[in-house]
Formats: sequence, structure tokens, C-alpha cells
Amino acid sequence: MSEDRPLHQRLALVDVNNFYVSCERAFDPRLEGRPVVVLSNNDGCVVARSEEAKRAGIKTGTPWFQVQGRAAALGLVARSSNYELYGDMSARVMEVIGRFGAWQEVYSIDESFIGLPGDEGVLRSTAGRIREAVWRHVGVPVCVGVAPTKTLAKFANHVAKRNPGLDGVCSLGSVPDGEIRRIQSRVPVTGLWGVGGRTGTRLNALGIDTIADLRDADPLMIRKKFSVVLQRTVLELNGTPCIPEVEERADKAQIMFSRSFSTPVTGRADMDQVMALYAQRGAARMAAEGLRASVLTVTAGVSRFAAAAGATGSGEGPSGGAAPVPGASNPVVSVRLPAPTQDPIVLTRAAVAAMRGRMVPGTRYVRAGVMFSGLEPATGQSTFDAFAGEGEERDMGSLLGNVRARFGEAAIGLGHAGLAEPAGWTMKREFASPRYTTEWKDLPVVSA
DNA sequence: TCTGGGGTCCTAGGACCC
DNA sequence: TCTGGGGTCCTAGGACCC
Repeated sequence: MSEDRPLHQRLALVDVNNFYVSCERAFDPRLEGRPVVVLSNNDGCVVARSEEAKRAGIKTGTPWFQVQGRAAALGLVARSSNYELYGDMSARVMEVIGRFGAWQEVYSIDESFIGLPGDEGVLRSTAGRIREAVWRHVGVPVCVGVAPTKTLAKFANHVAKRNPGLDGVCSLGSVPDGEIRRIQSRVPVTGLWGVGGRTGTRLNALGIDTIADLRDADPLMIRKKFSVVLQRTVLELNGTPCIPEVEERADKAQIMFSRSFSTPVTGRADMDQVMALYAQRGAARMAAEGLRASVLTVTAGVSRFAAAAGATGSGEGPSGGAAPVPGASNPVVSVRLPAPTQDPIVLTRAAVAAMRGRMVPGTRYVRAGVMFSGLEPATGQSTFDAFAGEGEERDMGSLLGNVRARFGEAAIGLGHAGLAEPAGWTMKREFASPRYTTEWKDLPVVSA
């Protein structure tokens, strides 16, 4: 995807406003103008909000059960997250954006950096055309920030979002530096890409509170006291591009399948079933990517909030507080597999065994996960070589995958994972929207 | 009662080697 | 009494992102 990048070329960060909400709205116009939130898996907490919901004071990360009671009074609409829809919409958005760039780097499900040639006037008109094209072809609104570095493009995009008068476009080249500095001196450092709460606190201790303060800090001092990452941020704020392209790797470094339960799991038999099912879901992802793993890690965890009674409510960020402390209640077990594999039978056995050694029956586990790492491309090696007839290639992973693709997710599974009906702990999705773009039977119907 | 999931990168420190 | 030093590889943990 990446060609050479002229050093002085501008770049743009294009991202979709309130992406998940905008996807829901694209297919359900009744949501227009109303406060709308999209919930995390298990309908746990708010992960996306429309502008109206933001104005109503609903924060990202708020547990749904705390808002639910007020929903009717606020006219608030909730949707369960529908990642199949968002993934497909994302691909469409990225394709349209890519038409305008000299190069494109897709940074996340709803954001893309692209290289833009031309003088200031051309840049601004291109940015405007990108907005129109995405709106016309996909039906979701985007904002565009244009600048010489990624960090500044992110900042420009932020400015475009906050200022409706700009029509969704901000090119820093059109803004006098005094004005840029004035804005930067009002935005806290943590508003910056790459500066989170922890680093923010440490910066504040040094008297660095705003983006402007960090821009004026000594890069060498920052490197010494923090890291190269933050040093790069300082340089980028001053117009020197130094955050390299994140290559889309042929191979991921890890594949994870992890979920919260709708009701806690306490028994060994249930946990066996969870591990078996999660290992197979992860194995299916690996097979789909043509990879195999040499290390398997299983995790389980208790509620981060249950024990909080009496504890000091330490400043919890929007992302939900501290990571679970490993221990008996939050086991993390890694095992090196005898040989790299994508075989769901081997992986399932290993996952079940690894967790059995660590889980404490009676403990109320609220989530668990299976992670594969040490990934490498899988060769034609298959599970049943010993039993396969000549010229016959049998591969359990693809076999299961094919059956699932054709007959549904729960149609087949190994051991405890062949679920005739969903187990008691499976995910809750009460407000799910249809898979408008990826399932024939969910195709929207238009009457005229 | 009920609080997401899936990633990446960097750094420090230990093991090991010569 | 004296007890090198530099390099690499690996892993765990921290921090951040969306």
C-alpha cells in the first residue's frame, strides 16, 4: 500500500464522526437527531455516543445499567454493538478515502491517514471533496485534519470536530501560528494522540499542562525522563514528521478471543466449556489468517468492581480503572505448545488443561480469554496426517470453519463446545441491529 | 444483579554467551 | 583481597490506542 512519501508532503487524518452511531443511523433514519449510544459486548457499557447523547451528559465507559433508568426520559436509544456491520462499513469508507490519497495508511476501524499533494488551496478543496464523497457513497459523516505530521493532523482533526463553523475540515496551513498556539494552550496534554492519563500526570508534575507546553519542552529532556515515543510527539508538534508508518503486517503478533460472561462462571465444568469454546473460536481466527501458534495463554478474571467496597476509589480513567492484578482470582497461564499448531483439538485440550490447574472452583469469574502468540504462517501440515489416505488432505480447522460458515456458529464444535443451545453465560445483546450489509436476509428494504 | 475487546510498541531486567 | 564487560535474546509489564 505504501509508496514513497515526499518529505514535505502534507498528510490528512480522515475519521468518521461517532463511527458506530453513524453506522446505525445510516440504516435507521429514525435515529437522526436523537441521542443514541452503542453498547459494548454484553451490553456492558457505553462505547459510542451521538452528539445529542454527549450533550445529555452521557460519558464513554458508563455502565448501561446506570443509564438505563433515565433512557426513556432522555429519549435515549441504545444499540448493541454490531461489529459485522461496522467492519463492512469501515471497508467501504476506507476504499472511498483511498481514492484521494497518494498513499493510505488505515490506522483503525474508522480512521485513515492519507498523503495529499498540492498547495493550501488544493488541500482544502480535496479535504472537502473527501467529506462529500464518503457521505454520498457510504452515508456517514467524516472530519478531515490536514497538517505536516501525523500528530498535528490528529490535532487538526480535533479542531475540525470542535468547530462546526469549519464544516468538518481543518488544514493547519490556513491557520496563523498565533491562533494555533492559542488553541494549543487551552487543550490539556492528554488531549494529544499518544499521551494518556499516566503520562499526563507525570507531565503535569513538571509543569507541562497543555499541548503548547509540551510543544515548547526540550525533546532531549523528554526522552530522558519519558521515552522515545513521547520525544517523537514533541518533534511532531514542531512540524518534524517522525512517526513511521505502521506497516500492515503479513502476520499478526497475537490473536485473542476473550469475552465477559452475562452471568459469572463458578464451576469447573462450566470453565472447561468456556475454554473449549474460546480456544476453538480463536483457532478459527488463526485458521482464517493462515497462522499457527507456539504459545497459548489463558486468562480468567473476577470483577474489578466487586472488591472495591471499602477500597479507596482511586482515580479511574474513562477506560475503566486499573488492570486486574494477576493472582489466584485473575489467573494468567502461558504454555509453550509442543510444536506450533493451529489444530483446534490440540489447542482446546491445552486451554482446558492450563485453566484447570489454576481456576478456583467457587470463585465468581466474570470473564475469560484465550490468546495465541508466537505466530507463524501455517504450512500444509494437518491434524490427521496419520489417518489421511494418500493425496487426502484433512484439516480439522478448515473443516470446522466450513461447517460453521454454512450452518451457523453453533452448528459444530469439539467436546463441550458443540452447543445445542447457548450456555447460561453467553453474551447478552438485547438491542442488536440487523446485519444490513453482510447477510441477505437482513438486507434493508426500501419502499417508494 | 448488571462495568468491552483487541491490539501495538517500548523498556527493564534476567539469562546466556563469549 | 580480588570477583569483567559487552552483546543478544527473551519475557513481563506498562502505557497507549480505538
